[in-house]
Amino acid sequence: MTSSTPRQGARKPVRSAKQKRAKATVEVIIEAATRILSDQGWDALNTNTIARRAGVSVGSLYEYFPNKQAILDVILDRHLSKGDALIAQGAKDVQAGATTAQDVVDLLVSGFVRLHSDDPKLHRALSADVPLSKAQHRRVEAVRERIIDLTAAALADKVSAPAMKATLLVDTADALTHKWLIDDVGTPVSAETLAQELKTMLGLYALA
Amino acid sequence: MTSSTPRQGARKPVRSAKQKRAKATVEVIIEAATRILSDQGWDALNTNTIARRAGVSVGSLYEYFPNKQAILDVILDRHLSKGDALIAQGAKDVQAGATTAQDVVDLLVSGFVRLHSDDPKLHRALSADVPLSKAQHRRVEAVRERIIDLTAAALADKVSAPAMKATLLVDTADALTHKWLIDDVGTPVSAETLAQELKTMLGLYALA
Amino acid sequence: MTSSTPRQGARKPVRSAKQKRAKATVEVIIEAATRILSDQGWDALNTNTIARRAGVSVGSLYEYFPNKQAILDVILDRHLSKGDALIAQGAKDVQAGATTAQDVVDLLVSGFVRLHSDDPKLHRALSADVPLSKAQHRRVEAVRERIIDLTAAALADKVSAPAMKATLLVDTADALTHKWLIDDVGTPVSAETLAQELKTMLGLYALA
Amino acid sequence: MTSSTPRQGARKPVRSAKQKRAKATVEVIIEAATRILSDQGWDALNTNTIARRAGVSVGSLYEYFPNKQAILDVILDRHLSKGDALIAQGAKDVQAGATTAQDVVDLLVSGFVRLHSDDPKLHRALSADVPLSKAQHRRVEAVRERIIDLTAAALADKVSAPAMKATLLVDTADALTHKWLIDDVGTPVSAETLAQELKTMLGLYALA
DNA sequence: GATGAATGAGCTTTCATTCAT
DNA sequence: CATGAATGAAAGCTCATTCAT
Repeated sequence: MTSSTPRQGARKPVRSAKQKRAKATVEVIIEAATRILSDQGWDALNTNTIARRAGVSVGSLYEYFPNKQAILDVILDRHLSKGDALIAQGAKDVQAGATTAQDVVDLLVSGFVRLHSDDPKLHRALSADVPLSKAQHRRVEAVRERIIDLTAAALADKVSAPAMKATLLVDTADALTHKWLIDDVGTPVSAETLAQELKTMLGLYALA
Repeated sequence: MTSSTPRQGARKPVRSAKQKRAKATVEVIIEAATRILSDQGWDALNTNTIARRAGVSVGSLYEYFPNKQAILDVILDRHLSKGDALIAQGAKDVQAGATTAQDVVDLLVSGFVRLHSDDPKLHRALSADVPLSKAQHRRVEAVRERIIDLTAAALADKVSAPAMKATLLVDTADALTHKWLIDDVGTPVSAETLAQELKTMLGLYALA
Repeated sequence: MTSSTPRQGARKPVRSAKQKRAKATVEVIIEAATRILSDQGWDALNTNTIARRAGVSVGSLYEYFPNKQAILDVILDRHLSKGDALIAQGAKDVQAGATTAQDVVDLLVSGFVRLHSDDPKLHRALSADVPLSKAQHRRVEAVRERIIDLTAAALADKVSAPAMKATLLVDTADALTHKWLIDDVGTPVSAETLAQELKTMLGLYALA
Repeated sequence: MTSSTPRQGARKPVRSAKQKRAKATVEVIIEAATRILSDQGWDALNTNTIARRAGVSVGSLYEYFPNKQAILDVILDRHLSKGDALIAQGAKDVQAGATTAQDVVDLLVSGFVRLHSDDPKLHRALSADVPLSKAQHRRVEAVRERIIDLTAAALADKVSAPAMKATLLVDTADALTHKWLIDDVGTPVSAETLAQELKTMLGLYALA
């Protein structure tokens, strides 16, 4: 009996195999969409192209996503959760070793540099090409606010008016690292030097 | 009817009359497109709608613009030249009365506040909705660089490393005023207060 | 002046020529849709087919109709207005020469026979194939009620309980003539004989 | 394990067990489709939805039905056999107690009222939404003719021209009860009153 | 047999652009 | 030149059906 009962044991694997296949399909669709987005931009992103590039049929795409927007939602979600991970890490780093306001600023800037260094082409497409929906804007905004709050908390016992300062610090760090690393603007010096300068500027302000 | 001198004598006035009419048509099209863009956004901007709102036919529209993109080019150009005008004015103001680096910073921030306060809905559409072409990005970039150069010049005899400082000052002033005035992010305090704070931050940095 | 001013005079014809062309296009689309509906049924009726059969592009179709349903609306409208015309004629005939309730019944049945004899294939498609919208059902219902009201009025001074009798008379006359002329049911005798019998039945009832 | 008689002895029970399961699956599919049809209408009826609601896979559905239409065939068949059952019962009732033509008429009308009162939502979907095939129309027609024949037989020794009268009586009873109970037309009085009036009208005619 | 992921033809609709008038 | 009717490629999405597991 024991050696010849493939049924009980086999049934679950079948289901999980199917689930694996389904998950793989979802994955391949998202990857295709992500690649198209970062390689060719928003205008080239349509359901037929995604399906073709993913090697599946449009029907399959709509099996897993209710509409085109939903694919973008997932891409954005993943993108933002990378940001979240960086925030969590940053918060830990701050707790572990930030003794001065300058330390907090340094970690903040470094965090944004790292964030914007990862997959910059996708980042550009997402922030310049794609027309985000209201809900998506809110999601992006929520992440921003979370970073500001954490920064304010980290500065609370170190500076005056931590909430306002956190707002400027975060918005500036985000905007400038984004500009230098994502937009391909011509900068007189290297991005690293600029980041250093940025730390200086924000450090001065934090302590003011 | 002076049938003897139809060419030389008649044509110029005719042409300029025609040119006047042509210019008026171009104008009316641009205005219609601009209004649609700022009222209803990029998605609502299509050539038929533009023509209808402008009170001309699509055929006429294509008489004056080779394609849809060309209309957008003009809108962007005008938008950017407003920036240019503000710059020119700012340069004058600086020459006239900026004795300290803080003065330059104050004028810079005030300039960007003014820039972003004018027709913010159009500004938002142009910077968030509309997918700019490479060439258009370059044009935006050129304006940025011009501002940076002028700022650097204004700071030249007042601070150290004026070029680098100008880059950070301009990018920060632009990014933050844009964020507060154009994107509707939730800010803890008023935009005016933030602008004041921004001047403080940038002033500190300029003098560092 | 009078003999050589083609402009003033010519401009209107141009516009009306265009309007004529537009109207012709609308007409050709409706005719194509109607023919498809009566020849091949609702399932074969799609916008591409309609456009092809009409000899126009889908784009033109959507120039004149906001969506597929709107085409059907027009077809139904025209169909119903034929019914309305028949009603108007019937009301006149009744006023002119119906002295007895049997006269009213005879005119009623004859009217429905005529109504259902005209373009029976379209009639069949419209009443069997096409899934009518709520609004369309209401329109059909409104025509029914108008006929009932007119019949009740015609019977008012001739029979007892004219409203109720009108309801039965109209619904019966409609249903049976429809069944015999539109649905291709096998009837033991000719439709004409059946109509005669129907008049007998309804006449008996009207006078009861 | 009786290895010597695997065929004859074992197979029959197995097959009938299988048949039982198969029948249950067919049943569950039909029920699901019927419920969807009467609850959400023809437009909501698609094979995937049916399978999901039935708790089986689409694959299984296609194991038991060659195509979507076949499911509808069964639903229609069952619907019609309810009509047949009512007819059989009616025929018995007529034999048992119909002594006059009016009795026959009364039973006929009551039968149609009962027929149309049972699951009117399904009835409506089947008669208004679903596009019946030619074959299905023929089946409906066959039932109609059977009722007419039975009615004619019941009237044979009571009235003149029983065949023709049966045609009008049946078609009228069907059409009017359908209209009042299935279509939601605005009627001046209750369906019961109308049914009574209908009996009066048909009784008059039957005896004419 | 049962499963349900995968398929893809086909549908409705949009809109930048053309061209006969 | 002006007009606006006409075009048709292309997009998003559905669903009856198939087939690998």
